[in-house]
Parts: sequence; C-alpha cells; structure tokens
Amino acid sequence: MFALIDCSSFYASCERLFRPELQNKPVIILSNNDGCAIARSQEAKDLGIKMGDVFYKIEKLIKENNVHVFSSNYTLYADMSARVMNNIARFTPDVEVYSIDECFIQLTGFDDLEEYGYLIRNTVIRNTGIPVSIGLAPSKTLAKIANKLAKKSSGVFLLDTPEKITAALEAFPLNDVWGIGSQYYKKLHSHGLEFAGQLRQMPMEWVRTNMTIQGVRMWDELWGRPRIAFGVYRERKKGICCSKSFGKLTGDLNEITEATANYASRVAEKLRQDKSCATLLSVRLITNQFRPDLPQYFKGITVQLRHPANNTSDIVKAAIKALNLVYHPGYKFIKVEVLVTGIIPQSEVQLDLFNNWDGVRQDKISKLMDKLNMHYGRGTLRLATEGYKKAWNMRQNFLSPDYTTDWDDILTVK
DNA sequence: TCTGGGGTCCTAGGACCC
DNA sequence: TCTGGGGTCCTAGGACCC
Repeated sequence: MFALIDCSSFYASCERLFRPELQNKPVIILSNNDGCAIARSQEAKDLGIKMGDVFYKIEKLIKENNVHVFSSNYTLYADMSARVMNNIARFTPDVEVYSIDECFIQLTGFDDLEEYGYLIRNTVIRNTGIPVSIGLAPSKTLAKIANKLAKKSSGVFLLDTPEKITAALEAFPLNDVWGIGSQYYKKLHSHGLEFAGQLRQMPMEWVRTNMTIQGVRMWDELWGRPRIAFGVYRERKKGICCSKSFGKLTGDLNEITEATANYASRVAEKLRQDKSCATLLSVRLITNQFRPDLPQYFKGITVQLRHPANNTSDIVKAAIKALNLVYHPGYKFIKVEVLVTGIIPQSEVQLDLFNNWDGVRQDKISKLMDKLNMHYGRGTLRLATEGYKKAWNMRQNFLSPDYTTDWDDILTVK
C-alpha cells in the first residue's frame, strides 16, 4: 500500500505559523517578482482567488476583503518542508519526497492502516504546526485520489477494497486525476468521458492510442496495479536550470551579464549538491511576451564545456560566452535562462592531461565557497562578475522574515 | 511505374507535475 | 508599472551509419 501525505495550503500554512493572528483569515502567496498568486489559504480560495491570478488585477478584491499578501519565501518553506519530512521519516524509512509539500510512503504489514494514518497526521501537526492530509491506496495514482478525498473528509482516507475504489472513481472528476492535464481533459471530455471510472472502463488499446504509453500506466494504476515506481533514492537530474524574470525590463548587457553570472553560479552550486558535472550549457534570452507592442526576441544557444565541470568559474565563463552569442542590442529583455545538460556523475570525470585545465584548483575554490556560503548565507563569497547592485533583481515587496534559518530574524517573545 | 532495411543519436515540441 | 520556476517523460522527425 502507498500513502500520499500532502501539506494543506503549504505556503500559506508556513506563513501563518509565525503569524497566528492570520488563522482563519484569507492569505495568498505571490510568485517571484510578485507577479501572480501561486498559493492560497482556504479562505482566499473561497473568495474566488484562483491559482495564477495576476496580482494587480485582484488588488481591489484583496483590499476589500483584507487578504494578507506575502512574497514567496522559499528559505522558510524549504526549512519547514524538511521538518515535516523528518517527522514522517520517523514512521518509515521509505519516504519518497515528491515535492516541497508532498511525499509518498510505502506501508506494509499494518492491521489498521487508517489508524496509523491518523497517528502520522496528528504527530506531524503536533510537532511542526503544519496540517497534512493522507490518502492510502494500492497504487500511487489511487493514493493521490484518496488524498483529495481525505481533504474533503477528516484528513485521512483509505481506498483499500475494489468496491471502495470503484465507488470513489465513479464520482471522481477526470481533470483531478494525477496525469490528466488540461489538454488530455479536453480530449477525453470530447469523447464524453467525465469521471475517472469511465476512463477506467475504456479498453487499453483506446487509452494507448489517445494518451500514449503514459496513459496506459495511469489506466493500470486506476485498476490498482502499481506501474509508477516508488523511488526512495532520487535519481541524478538530467538537466539543471536557473531561470528567473528580472525585476524590470532591461536591454543593458552589463546588467544581463550580471544576472547570467548569478544564475550560472547557482546552477554550479546545484550541480555540486548533486555530485554531478555538466558537459553542455545553454543560455536563452527572452523578451516580455505580454508586451506585444515591443519587438520580440527568443533565442537560445548551447555551448560545449571544454571539460565536464561543476566549478563556479567554468560554468560562469561558459554562460557569459553563450550570452554574448545570443545577445542582440535593441530589445528589452525580461528573462535569462541558464541550463546545463549532458550530466555525468562527478566521480566519473576523467582528468584531461592535454587540455591544460586548472579544474582541480577551481574545484577546491568552489568547495570553499560552498562552505563559507553555507555558514554565512548564500552570496557571501561570489565572483566579481556577479555584481553587487543587482538592479535586475526580482521584486519581493511582501517578504516575510526567515524565522527559522536566520539568527537576525528569530522571533522575540516578550 | 516507381526509390532497401535496420539501426542510433539528437533536438524540438508537447504533454504532464508541483 | 505589473503575468513563476524547475523539473519529468514521450514522440516525431532529421541526420547519419552500414
């Protein structure tokens, strides 16, 4: 049996934890650059605020209803997420962290799974203050469905017998099924399908033709046959990217170079975290598609690294080289993306005797940077090209303190 | 009337997830 | 003024090989 444990309105719950006066009040969290709503408390959902609603378009509604607004504070959310996951790991060693606010666990050999579900739920709530709901079922897709049903009932939902599963699927809307997005929903709906139970009744060949092999896997899972692997150990990532919109439009190559260096440096950090090296690096420059009055530009280029690397210096140099190949004056850019691919394990990188490569030295420098930045905060030690003014940096006008990760931000109790 | 067969690798694009 | 970021997997099609 699988369980899916999911934090309710996770970002909003994190913010409310340190602002208890916001319990039962509408709260929303904005995307980077304070662009649109990406998380809402139940009260905010009830006001009709939807995922992705553009901030300035709902400002009136926000004022009228006294909605509390926060910029995304990923430092806080990541730390709270780790606390939740650690608590869950006390119940079973097999935890697959699926996203910042969700994990799958595998449970076997329990007489009363429902009771165990409540025990996990209550423990997490007591120890972290973050409410969670738990869905239990024989496949991951069904566990996701059980989890949605748990949210509508008492926080834990068990789908264990064929009868219970059939009854649940009959009334479960297709567009809420894990793996069915807007495009597949449109297609299925045009064939008269509306509920998960109806899709499950379709012949496998029909599913394969209309939804490829992935659809067949999902279809099997709906029948309670697990087809999606349970992975406690995270696979090596196939690509690592850092891409963020600027706080303003800019055509200034110096500013864009600074941003590119920052993003590339972050990519190098992530590579080192994964103990991976990259062989290819792409940079893409993008204008603002929401400004059709301005000339549009959208171009990316991929360069080969002269040696598989994860040190900051090599990655940043390659990124700046690629940037200079894609940059074109006369445009106002909104975003630059830095992406590395061709990832290989760090341990498999071979030294190249003929390339006069100073990677060993650079690797040592990067290691030291990681150590210092871990201790004193990200960006304490960085390359000069990364700059210090950061005129392009994103807007975060409603940022909460880093209550749990920064001594300066710790709450004072009077 | 009519152009081999069977592979590999890469990229772009489309679908999905949170 | 103002519209997120970071991933996954699958398929089709082109280039290339023998």
